[in-house]
Parts: sequence; C-alpha cells; structure tokens
Amino acid sequence: MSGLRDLKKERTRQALSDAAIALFLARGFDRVSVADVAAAAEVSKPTLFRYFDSKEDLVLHRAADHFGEAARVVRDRAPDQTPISALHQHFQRGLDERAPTTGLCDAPDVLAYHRLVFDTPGIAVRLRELTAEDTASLGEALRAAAPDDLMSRLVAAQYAVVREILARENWAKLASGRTATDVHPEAAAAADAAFGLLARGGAPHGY
Amino acid sequence: MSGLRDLKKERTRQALSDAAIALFLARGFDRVSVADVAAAAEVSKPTLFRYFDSKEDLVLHRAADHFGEAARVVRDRAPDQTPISALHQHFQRGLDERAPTTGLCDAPDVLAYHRLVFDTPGIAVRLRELTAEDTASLGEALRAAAPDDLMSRLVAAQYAVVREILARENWAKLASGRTATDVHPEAAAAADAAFGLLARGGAPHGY
DNA sequence: ACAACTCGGTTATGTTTTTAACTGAGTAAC
DNA sequence: GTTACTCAGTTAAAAACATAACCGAGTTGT
Repeated sequence: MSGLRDLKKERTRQALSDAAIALFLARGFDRVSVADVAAAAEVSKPTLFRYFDSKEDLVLHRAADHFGEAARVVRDRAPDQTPISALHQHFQRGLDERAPTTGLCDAPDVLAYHRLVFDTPGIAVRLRELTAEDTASLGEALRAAAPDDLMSRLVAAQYAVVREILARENWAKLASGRTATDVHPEAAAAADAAFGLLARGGAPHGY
Repeated sequence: MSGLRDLKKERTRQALSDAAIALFLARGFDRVSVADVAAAAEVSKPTLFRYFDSKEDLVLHRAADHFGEAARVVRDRAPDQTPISALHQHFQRGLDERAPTTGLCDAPDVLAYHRLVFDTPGIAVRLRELTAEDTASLGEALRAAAPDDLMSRLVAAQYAVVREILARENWAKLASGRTATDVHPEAAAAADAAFGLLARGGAPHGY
C-alpha cells in the first residue's frame, strides 16, 4: 500500500486541494481558473482532472475524508451498543474535539472554508450529492444491524438531517462571534435532545 | 526550456545530489548505499541512475556547474582582453567572492565537501576525469582566439595546473585553521604571480 | 570451499505525467 | 450577429517514473 507511487499520489492530491482552497479563499471561486490551481500545485491541467472530476470537487476533498464515517461508526460499534447510541456518542466526541463536521470549530480557516462551501452554489450542490451517498451507505450499514430496508433508510435519513441541523445551529452561533467553548454546553444539550428524539421517538408535548 | 518537466527534473537532480552529499558526510561514502540515497531523495533506484552515471557522480554534480566555466570566460571576454588576462581576472573575482573553486571558502560545509571529494579515491579519480574534459574544452575556446592547436592545449593545461595548485594552496592554509579573510591577501598575491608567469613566461632567476 | 548476503548497476513493463492541441459553452465588443 | 476571448473539461503521444526482477563482483560466515 505504501510505495513511492502512492506516497506521491497522496501528496499531489493534497497539494491540489490545498492550493485550490487557498486560491478560492483569497480571490473567490469564480475568479480562479483550474489552470491557476494546477499551476499553483505545480501539475498540468490533465493531471488535475485525473485527481478530481470537477472544479468543485477540489474543495470538497478536504471534507470527503469524513464521508462514510457514519457507516463505519455503526459497523465498528461495541456489540452491546445500538447504532443510534454509537452515532450519538461519536457526535459528542466530535463536539469535544471541535471537529469541523459538528459545526463547533471556530478556527478561522475552518470558518472561512465553511463560507466558501456554502456561499458557492456549485460546491453546495455537489456537497448535497455527496451527503446523499453518505446517507445511503449509512443505510446499508444499518440494514446489517436490523434487516429492514425501509426502516434503515428512514433512520439514516433522520440521522443525516439531525446532524445537519445540529451543525448548522452550532455554525450559526459561531458565525455570530461566540467561541466554541462558550457554545459547547448548549451544543451538547441540543445533541442529547436530538439523538434522544431519534432513539426514543418521543416528541415533546405539543408536537 | 522552463516547463514543469524541466523544473521537476532539476529538482530531482538537486534532491539526489543533496541527499547523497548529506548522507556521505554523515556516515561515510562507503557506508551509504545508492539505495539509501534514492530512498532519501524519494525516487527509485533506476531513476537515480537515469540522472547520474555512477555513485561518484552524485557528489561531483555540485561542482559540475563550474565545469566549462573557464571556456565560457574566454569566449565571453571583452574584445580587447587576452584570454589569460580574462582567466586571471575571473580567478581574482572568485577569490573576492570566496568561491569554492578557488579553495578560499572557509564555510564549514564546503570544507567538509572538499574532504569528502579528496578523501574518497573513487570520487577524486572521477574529478580528475571531469577536470580533464574541462581543460579540453578550454583548449577549444583558446583555439578560437589563436588558432594554434598545440599552443592552445598547452596554455589550457597550464591554466588547469595553475588553478589547481593555487586552490590546493589556499585550501591547505584554511585546513590548518586560518580564516579566508586572513589568507586572502597572500592568495591574491600568489594568483598574480602564477598568472603573471603564465602570461609573460618569465620564470624568476634560478629556474 | 560453499552458501547467503550486500552492493553497484541494468533491464522490462506498466503506470503516471507533461505537453499541446482540441471541444463546447458562455460572454464581451463592435 | 459575428468575432474574439476565456474557461471547464478532454484527448493523443511522448517523456519520466516505480516496481520488481536480474547480473556480477565482492564479503561474510560456516
């Protein structure tokens, strides 16, 4: 797995992704051509497209490591743990570690990256596509735990929307100027409430 | 001349040469294999031999930039200047700039490189071969100035031996602990004397 | 004396990359 | 409305590369 070939491939991927994000943040997505990115990463244009299928994917590669994470968490959970509990626990650990996927990371470059992704229509669209695939693969992982196709897809979709709303909530609070450590308690409480709803299904009175 | 291709080629050359010299200085020429050098430069062994014909050439590449320099100096001299005067002037400028080829550079890494070259028989032999080629090309340049084959070869050979003795003299003085600025005056005087002998041919009384 | 190993150097093969040219869509100029 | 330009994405051919295998000479250990 680790020869010179794969080592240099990974370096080229990273160089392209890093150069692209840096340029997009500095000058704006539309004011940077793929030729600029290739030049900054010191590769040719065909090589760029051998690593990434589109200009948008250059940006999403940084987040793509986390795609498939939910499915993996479910598959690798302790035998006596429910899938939802494992996902809940994993999200809480993400909050503690200020993982960017939870929306609770106030590092300036992460916030800038966030804005880049969601303020650029093409990228946001592509992100939703990838998120849909991620949700589908979580659905498969869940089907291994309880072989009910429809229910697996339902739970996967609910997890996806829960995670997205929680992250968006946290990100909005950070965008208003508060710090991650300041927001953390209410983020944890919100996660507990959301995952509790997902697990026990009991919506509060009035719903 | 300057595409991505040549840029990366030059980088690989430099990486190989630098890695080799660093390893040879740290562990000794014989205690480092070409595989070690290739690994340190992050290329494969066949690639190493595509850039350098032998293990010894890895070391001499650093000095190889200066090969052909004498011929170039002669070709590019001012029209009213004799070849020997141009070479003399160039050597004096080298002394002023503490150029490694003059032997008057007391930078520790340069001294260590010097020892590596001359204390390793294989490298020293190869250096003499390359120096011989350098002398031959100087001979051709001289022949353009005064089309006498034998005389051109004679003057080229004399220049080569003059340069070598002057450099060896300077290097020996530095090796005994003195600084380059301390040695510089006598080095300049010695160069004047040597090139004067070469130009006017008048050996002092007693020879 | 023999087997196992190391090292400098080489070769065959498939993969990756550069280069230069191209397509097709959009856009600004006139 | 036509010309000229820019950009994302593609293609073909040649250069460079990694990998794994090999050769021959020299060492070491037994």
